[in-house]
Amino acid sequence: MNRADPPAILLMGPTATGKSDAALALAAHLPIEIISVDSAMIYRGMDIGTAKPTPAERAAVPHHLIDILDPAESYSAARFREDALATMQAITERGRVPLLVGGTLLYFRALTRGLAPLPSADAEYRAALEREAGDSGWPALHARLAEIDPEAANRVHPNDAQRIQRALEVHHVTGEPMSAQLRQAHAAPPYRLLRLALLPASRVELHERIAARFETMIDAGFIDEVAALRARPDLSAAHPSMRAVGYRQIWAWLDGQRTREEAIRDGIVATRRYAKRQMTWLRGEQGIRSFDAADPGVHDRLYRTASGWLEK
RNA sequence: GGCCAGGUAGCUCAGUUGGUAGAGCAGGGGACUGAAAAUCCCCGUGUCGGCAGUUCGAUUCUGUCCCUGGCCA
Repeated sequence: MNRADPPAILLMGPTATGKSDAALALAAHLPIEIISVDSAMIYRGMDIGTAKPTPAERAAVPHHLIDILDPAESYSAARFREDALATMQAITERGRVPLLVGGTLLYFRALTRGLAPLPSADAEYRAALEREAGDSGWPALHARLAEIDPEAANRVHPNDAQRIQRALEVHHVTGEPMSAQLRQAHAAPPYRLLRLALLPASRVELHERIAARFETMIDAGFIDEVAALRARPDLSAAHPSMRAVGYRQIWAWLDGQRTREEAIRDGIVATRRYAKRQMTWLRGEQGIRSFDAADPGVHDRLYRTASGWLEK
């Protein structure tokens, strides 16, 4: 990034801190278009459980990267990066400023730090590994990884099926160890970035907001939304979309594995843990300007920070 | 009021033949490169209800008081 690069604003934060509202407030006073940075809002038909902006809100301000996939499909951080960069360029060409808002911190990182040129997923090979793991267990595959890529094996725990699978996959497709390829140059995006974060006043307050919001979703028809998705013959609980927080727990209740009460409690617990992981990511981010989500004047503070920065 | 059963971690409980205690859940911390709202790793001191007695030593035994639940009045 250099002085001549166009501006873009990032707004990060854990779930239930009011990021979407803050983004709309900023867009009301600045020439902004919103890009969603959210691995669940990309799916059509997943509206209530993802707290997706309403049609009215989306009509008032352009929102991008929402409803771009069917829940039977899967997405990736790499596709997000491509989609986001293309969208940012289009917004910039319109003379407007991209505002990237969301809670999928891996996507933010993929965008701001770039990704190594690794191959995309190979469904067939993954299925083969899955079958093999069923017979001999993931630690056995981890042992094989240790032979072809000791560095990756060292970083990945023998129980971490997903990462063992990916490291083996990258080696299978490219013939090279993944850890060597990860050292290749990453490209930062050609934008000057303002990094904003909305953080909860306290963990207790965050937990209260999460519980209240989940109950509100239930009242708004979240269960019917999941039931409709579950009724589709081409969707299963194993699809990435259906493993999203809330959807997974309600699906388990509809399957009869949990009571309604347990499913709601599980959903709230899963949301809290999700928020905790988001907080861990955020602590590691550099150059962030943080704002207290519970501050009544937070929208105004965000606006002053953003407008001042844009004038520079 | 009487009898019985309980009062141990935020919750549900186990346990200590007397040497101050541990599971599950919840919670906390961390990792993170094409599934990421995913996946995985690590973390358990708490007046063992209060007070007193016995004892070298009591969360454990005894007494008493308080609280909760049940049954009987």
